[in-house]
Amino acid sequence: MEKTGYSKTAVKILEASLPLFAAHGFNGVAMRDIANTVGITAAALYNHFPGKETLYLRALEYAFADKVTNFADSLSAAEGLHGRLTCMIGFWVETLAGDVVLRSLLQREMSDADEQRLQLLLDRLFASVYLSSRDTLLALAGGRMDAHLLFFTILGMVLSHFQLAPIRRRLPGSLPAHEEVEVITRHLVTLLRDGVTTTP
Amino acid sequence: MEKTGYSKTAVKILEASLPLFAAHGFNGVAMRDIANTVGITAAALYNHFPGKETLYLRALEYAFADKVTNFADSLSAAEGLHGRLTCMIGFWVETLAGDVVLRSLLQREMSDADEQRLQLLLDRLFASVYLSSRDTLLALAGGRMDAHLLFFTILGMVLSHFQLAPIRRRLPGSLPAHEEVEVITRHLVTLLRDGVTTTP
DNA sequence: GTCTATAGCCGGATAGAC
DNA sequence: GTCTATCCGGCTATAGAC
Repeated sequence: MEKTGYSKTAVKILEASLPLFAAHGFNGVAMRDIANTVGITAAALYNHFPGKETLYLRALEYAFADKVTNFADSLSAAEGLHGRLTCMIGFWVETLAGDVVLRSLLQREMSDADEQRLQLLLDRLFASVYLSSRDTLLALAGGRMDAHLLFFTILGMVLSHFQLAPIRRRLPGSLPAHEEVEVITRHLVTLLRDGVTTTP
Repeated sequence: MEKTGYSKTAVKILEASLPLFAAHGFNGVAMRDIANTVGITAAALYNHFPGKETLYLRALEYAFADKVTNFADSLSAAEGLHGRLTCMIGFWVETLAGDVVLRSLLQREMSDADEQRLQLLLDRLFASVYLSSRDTLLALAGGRMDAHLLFFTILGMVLSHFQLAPIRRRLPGSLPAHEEVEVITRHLVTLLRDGVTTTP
């Protein structure tokens, strides 16, 4: 129930365009494709958005809206090393695992984003989560490790798991269990807690 | 000094196209762009490659050729937990840090690769490194952690560091030192060894 | 606000001279 | 093996009727 200021058709256009942009990228989607999905003609799109570039930017904004609600609260409520790590890992796993569109857009933007779109990602997703996590990470590992790098290492561990999944699946040792979010979360939390060492 | 079977011009075309494809993606590069970079016309490209799709595939093959020489030897020569982790992390850091083109292509392929191109990445880069690493990881952490997942977690930690760098740089706490490969390698090895815990 | 029609451009690919 | 010239299809965007 958000106040976006978009007309009903404009929202339909944004929601229709997002899976297309996610799957094929900006250059891989034609205005006709979006229009067909909505059920109108390409010309009608220009009544709602001035051009393709703007439509893409609005779609990105729309996709990344309201993704970080109450992360800060959950994190400050979590107790102990294990609880806080699980909270941080869990946030990213849940944000990324369920939403293929968000994940693909994010992945594409990491290759292609210009200054403006990077700023959008920062404002809508990364900045607030980073600021919430940083103090926790400093407290947990500040003595031994760089908290700034650590935040991105944690994010990267989760993100890359999804990115690399198509490659991982094709290598020996892959199991159906490796797709489950609980298994992945537990794997990452265990690694962050104690490292790989068999004998501590 | 490799035997590729390509004429001198064909090699020039491949080498000219790679930075373009890396920077702008398949759809973002015109045959005319490649031709201009080489210094010939677009029509002349078709004397060397039957079409754009094939040219892209050959360019990918070319980019990923000979990237894993003697990793297996280095790994088996490494001694101790620390030495082996450093070897594995170091391989990926070195492979990815120095080569922006390879990194961008890899990143784009992880979004867009079809069956054929995924197989190419597996054959040229991932399969052999994975097989060399797996036994080591099993021996190091087999009792506590899933070696299959662990391989991709390690790869992902390195890869995502470069991917996320544009975002990381814009957040408070970023330092010039965070760009240095030694700093990154040490950070990751420390984390993998012992986890984040301040008090072991 | 949507349609049809179309302008104007660009991209991949081909023909044929040299 | 490279060139010039060109075809043809697809793309964004606009004009104007309804």
